[in-house]
Amino acid sequence: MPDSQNQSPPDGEDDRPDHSLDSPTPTVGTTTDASEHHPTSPAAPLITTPATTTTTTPATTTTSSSTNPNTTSPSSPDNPDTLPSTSPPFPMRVYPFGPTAATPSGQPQIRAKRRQVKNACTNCQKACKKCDDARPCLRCVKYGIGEECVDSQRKERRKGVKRGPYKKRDGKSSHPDDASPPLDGAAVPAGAPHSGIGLPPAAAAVPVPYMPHVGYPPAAFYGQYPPSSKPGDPPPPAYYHPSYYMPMPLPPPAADDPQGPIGYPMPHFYPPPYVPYGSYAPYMMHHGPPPRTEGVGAPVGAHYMPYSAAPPPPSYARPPMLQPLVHQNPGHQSVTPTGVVGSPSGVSVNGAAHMNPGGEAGAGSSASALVGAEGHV
DNA sequence: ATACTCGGACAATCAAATCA
DNA sequence: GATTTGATTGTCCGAGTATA
Ligand SMILES: [Zn+2]
Ligand SMILES: [Zn+2]
Repeated sequence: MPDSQNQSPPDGEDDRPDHSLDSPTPTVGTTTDASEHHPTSPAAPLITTPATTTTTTPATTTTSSSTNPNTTSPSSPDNPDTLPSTSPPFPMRVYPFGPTAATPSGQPQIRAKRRQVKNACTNCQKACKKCDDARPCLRCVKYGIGEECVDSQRKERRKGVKRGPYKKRDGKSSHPDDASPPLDGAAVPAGAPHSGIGLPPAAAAVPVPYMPHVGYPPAAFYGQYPPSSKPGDPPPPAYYHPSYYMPMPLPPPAADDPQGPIGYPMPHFYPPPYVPYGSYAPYMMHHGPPPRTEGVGAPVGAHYMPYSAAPPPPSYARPPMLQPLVHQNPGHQSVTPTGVVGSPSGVSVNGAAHMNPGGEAGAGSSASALVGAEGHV
C-alpha cells in the first residue's frame, strides 16, 4: 500500500539500513496490505545467495546507481541512524553485502547489494522504511508501536500470464531485434536467478565472497516466525533481536578481503540476546525508551517465537515523545484511526506502484508520522 | 536541526518458456 | 524434469520539503 494511508513514523531516520532503526510506522488501524507504494505481491522468498548475474532483464537491469549506501554516511538530516554521540566509528549504513563505492584506494567498488527483508511489517512498509525480520521490528520498537508490528500481507502473484518467447539460451534471441550478444557467455549460473549485482561482466565474473549481511545476522538467524512460511521451510532458529547488536568496532579488514573494512563480527560475537526494555542502545531510543509496562526483562526471544506459538505481541505504550508525531498537519489526510484514506494505486516506474497516493492516513494519532503517511504514488 | 514525504532504484520472487 | 528467462511485486534509499 502506499504509504500514504497510514502514517509512517518519523522516519527521519528510519531509513537507514541496518543498524539504523527505522522508525516504525505504526499503522494505526492500518490495514495492512502489503503493499507500500506499490501494490503488491506475495511471497516469501528464499534468500538467495548473491550471485552474480549480470543484468538480465531489461526491467531489472541494474544499473548501479549512483548512490552508494555504504559510503554515504548516514547523515542525511533525517537520518536517525546517525546515532548519537555514541555512534560507532563507522558509517551506520552498512550494507549487508558490502560497499560499492570506491575504496579508499580508489578502486571502484562493487556496490553492495541491498538486502531486503522478505516481508516488512506494515508500519515500515507504509513508511517505506527499512524493516527487519524481528517482530516487533526495530523500527516499531523504537517508536513504541511494537504491538502494531505485524507482517504485511502479500498478494498472490498472478498466474496464467503469457509471456512472449524467451530469447534462446544459446545466446540467440528469438526476437529479431535483440541482436545483442550475450555478455560473457551470457549464461547466468543456474540457481542464481537474479542475484546479479549490476556489475560489469568482468566484475561479475569475479567471485565475490558473499557477505551475509554485515549489519544483520544471517537471515536465518532471526528466528521469527516464518514470514513467508513455506511449507518446507525449516523453523528458524532462536531469535536474537537485532537491536541488541550493539555497534562494535569493525575488525580490521582481512588483507585479502576485497570487501574492505566492512565487517562486523558475526552475530554470535554479540552479547546474549537479552534486551530488557530500557536497555536499548541509545540510537534505538530515538524518542526515549518506551514505557514498559510488562514483561520487563523478558528475554527477547520470548517475543519471537514461531508465529504459531507466539503469544500476542506485547503492548508497548507509545512513548510520549512520539505524540507530536501525530500528524496535525492539515495537509495531511490522515487519518482515521482506521485508516486509510486514499486509494491505492500508484505505480512506480518499474511497475511497482507506490501505494496509494492518497496516502494512508491513518493513524490515529500518532501514527501518521510513524507510519508513512502517504503512499508513494 | 529534525521530522516527514515520496520518487524511483533496487531486490526478490516465481510462473512461463525453454532446454535436455 | 531441470533450468533459465523475465515480468511482477515488494523493499527501502535518499533527496527534497516541512516543521520545530
Ligand atoms: Zn518494520
Ligand atoms: Zn514493525
